[in-house]
Amino acid sequence: MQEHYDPQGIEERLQSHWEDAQVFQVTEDASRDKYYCLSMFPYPSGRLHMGHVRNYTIGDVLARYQRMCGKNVLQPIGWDAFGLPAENAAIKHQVPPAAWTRDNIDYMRKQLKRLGFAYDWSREVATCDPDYYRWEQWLFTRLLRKGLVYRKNSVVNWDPVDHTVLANEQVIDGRGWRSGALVEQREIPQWFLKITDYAQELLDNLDTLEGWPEAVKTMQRNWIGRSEGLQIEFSVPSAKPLRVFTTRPDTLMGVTYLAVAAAHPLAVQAAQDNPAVAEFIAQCQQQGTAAADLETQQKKGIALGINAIHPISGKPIPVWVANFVLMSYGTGAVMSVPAHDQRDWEFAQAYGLPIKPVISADGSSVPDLDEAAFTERGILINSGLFDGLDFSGAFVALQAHLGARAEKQINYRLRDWGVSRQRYWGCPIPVIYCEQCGDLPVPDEQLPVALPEEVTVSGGASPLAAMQDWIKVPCPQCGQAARRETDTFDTFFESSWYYARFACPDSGAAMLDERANYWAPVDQYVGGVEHAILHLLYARFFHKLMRDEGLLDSDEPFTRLLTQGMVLADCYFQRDDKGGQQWISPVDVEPQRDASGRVVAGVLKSDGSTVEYDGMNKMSKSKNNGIDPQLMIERYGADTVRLFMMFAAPPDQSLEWSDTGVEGAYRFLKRLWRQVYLHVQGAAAPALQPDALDAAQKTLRAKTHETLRKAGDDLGRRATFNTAIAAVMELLNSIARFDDASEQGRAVRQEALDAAVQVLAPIAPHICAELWQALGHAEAVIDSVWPQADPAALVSDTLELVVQVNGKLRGRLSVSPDASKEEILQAARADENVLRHLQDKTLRKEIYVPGKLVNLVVG
RNA sequence: GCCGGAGUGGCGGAACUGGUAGACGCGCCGGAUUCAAAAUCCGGUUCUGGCAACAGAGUGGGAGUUCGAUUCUCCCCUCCGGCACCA
Repeated sequence: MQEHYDPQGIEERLQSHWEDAQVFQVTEDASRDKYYCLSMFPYPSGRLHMGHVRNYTIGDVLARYQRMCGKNVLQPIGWDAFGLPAENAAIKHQVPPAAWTRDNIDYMRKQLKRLGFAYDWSREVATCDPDYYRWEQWLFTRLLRKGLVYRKNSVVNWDPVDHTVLANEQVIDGRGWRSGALVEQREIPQWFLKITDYAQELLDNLDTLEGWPEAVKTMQRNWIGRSEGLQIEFSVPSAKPLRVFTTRPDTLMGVTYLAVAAAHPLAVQAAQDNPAVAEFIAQCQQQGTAAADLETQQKKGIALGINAIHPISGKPIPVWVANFVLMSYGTGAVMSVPAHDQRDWEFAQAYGLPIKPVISADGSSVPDLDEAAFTERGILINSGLFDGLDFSGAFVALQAHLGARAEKQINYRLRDWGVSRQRYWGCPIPVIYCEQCGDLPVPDEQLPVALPEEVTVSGGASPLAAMQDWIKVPCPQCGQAARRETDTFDTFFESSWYYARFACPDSGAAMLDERANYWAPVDQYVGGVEHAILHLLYARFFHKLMRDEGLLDSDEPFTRLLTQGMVLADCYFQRDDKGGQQWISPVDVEPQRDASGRVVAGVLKSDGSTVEYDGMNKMSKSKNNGIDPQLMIERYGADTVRLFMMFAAPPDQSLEWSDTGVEGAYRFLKRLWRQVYLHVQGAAAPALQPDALDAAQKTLRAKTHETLRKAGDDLGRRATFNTAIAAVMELLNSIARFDDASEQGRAVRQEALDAAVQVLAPIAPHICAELWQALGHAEAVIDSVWPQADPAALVSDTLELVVQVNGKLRGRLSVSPDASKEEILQAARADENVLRHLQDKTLRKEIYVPGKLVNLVVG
């Protein structure tokens, strides 16, 4: 064994071995428990960033731990390869998106290998590969035939100069990001998936996801936004009846006006012979799209000059058109109850509309409506025969009374998923348009519809739209000239099912084969919380779609979900001439600390000039505070980087990058190396004889097993790697202080070092593989059996008890484990320091918590 | 505005089921080693008073429950995240 720790040499050697021997390649084995550990696959942007390193290290630790626990572990990786950045790079560097993407994949694959992740590389997939995306095309055509896909007009951002559709993030202050032209709203036909058909199941199944963070489930519940109410019909003389949706039918008798959206047919009809209404509607359409200042937008409206008839009182109710009513939710019309809805109240105040209270907190008192609406539930008043009913009583009674004019309804905020993107670098939507036969799915035998890769991207319209020989195809039904869809799928399409494809990436005959049911669902999914809603909801939706196609037999894709926190770093800047902030990379700055050690400013390493400090922020390009993982790996090795990232914070919290913290992690690995080195320099350790140990030996052995108990729980149940590492650090401190060259001393130390190395192996796999061998083991540490704590080793000869007086710590007691309660209390009362606090006081109560403490209550 | 999550030394964090607050690491201070430095090793490090033993205070603020509260309850403040005219 070498005397000094050489991370680069060790890591290179092990990584080649893992690759050559295919150590992490797995096959299905029904006789063993499987464990499918998945980290969200990366977009091949060019280089790994620290967020990736953190994400993939967390996944790798869990995968390696489970493997040592005896599970058949699958940990795959791939590339979320379609997307807009490739098109942008293509314009900038004059390379086809495909070439740019594949180059990035090649580079980033090397980086992942350099970090030593235990991936089964034989399952690697890239979503831009036709063998991958052909199956989502296939699924789409199946869904089209099933009626789960439809086409309708939808609004997009249109750049009139570049003649292209813009993504929301390409619209800056209402202008196209490249052309600077004012963006227009255009309606074009687009494809939609009926995710709303699954809204209820997607909501209900959240309750079964016990391994998901509550925060993510709440976000999804809010996003689905289920609400239950009545759809009530108001008749309108000389027009179609007006239907409104309300979650508060109990307030029906308080309705003083109705409001409809600008695009509502009734408003459009009224506009025809009312110029003021027509002008108001035109205004709404202009402002309606400038979603940015919705917040500050005032509530405006105008009376249509039409009355509806209240379904119970029969009284006329004026109908208004208002800018706050959404055409896309409910029926595009609402009943307004200003006494019990804050927004209706504000509108009524502004336009002098009547406010009629119909809900009382106690059934008799009238709510005070001078300052705000009374929005709580209560008892009905001023409601004729419904007086005295509560919310649910009124709900039922009204529904019965209204008969056919009211219908119980459940509404969702969730909209159907628009999957069309007017972009080149994506999966072609497999549809053919024929003038005779209509919109047709591409037949199975013609799949995949391959994306032409040799293209020039100019920044204007998609290159596909100009490729006539690609677009022109015979109609699969009548054979006449037809044309292909030139839109591509939203890239969330690819990422919604990749986890399942990893089970059988080479399946050529079907989207998934029987291997998928062996591996699915994913036991542990790890990724950024920024995907809490869209990606995770779409993947859950796809899982159900694939299940209903008979491809899977489970209901949910991800059993446990871990959302890792952000990676932060120090931010420094200097002021330029105009007073703007010039962000300076923390790599180029020497921090300046005040007397207490807090960073207050910095000095630029290159010229010694002062830089201002802006605290810790998420690593980002805009603040120039990203730390390149590559640099850190070259300086310290992958193990140190991995160890630091797992130690600095629990996985789900944000992590502050710290150069000195990384140094600390490196120092720890060197100390571990040194302790093993010193140990193996001596004679080989004999077999451990637990009954023949002296006190110090027993103490170290107890520490070893206490560490195993704690670390196993931390890695398995809790997924708190920081505390597992802290436990091993404590153990190493004990080993370093343990100076005993006797036979049993060496045996105890061997056991302690074995434990330290095994516990650390999932986190710092290279050094631990090397040390495990040095400690004399023939098998690889990854193939060793996870060590269990021996309860017998944890039993101590003496017990440390704490003595409190009135809850304050006053003394310590060392007692034998089989001492009686009376003996212990007596010893507690006799403690010198305790006696002083008992003086002149009456002992009122004695509390004894076995194994923990004694509390003497005096008064 | 609504819905989540969090506030603990100079800093990152620990304390998992109501039972020794501050594990572990960083930083800082002192010492050893060294011609010197780096590296390494040893010791100290919540605050206040005290040579010390020890005492008092202390987990964002205020109340409460309890023998005992970082942990449970109520009110308030601050920060982070999500949603935001959803009827």
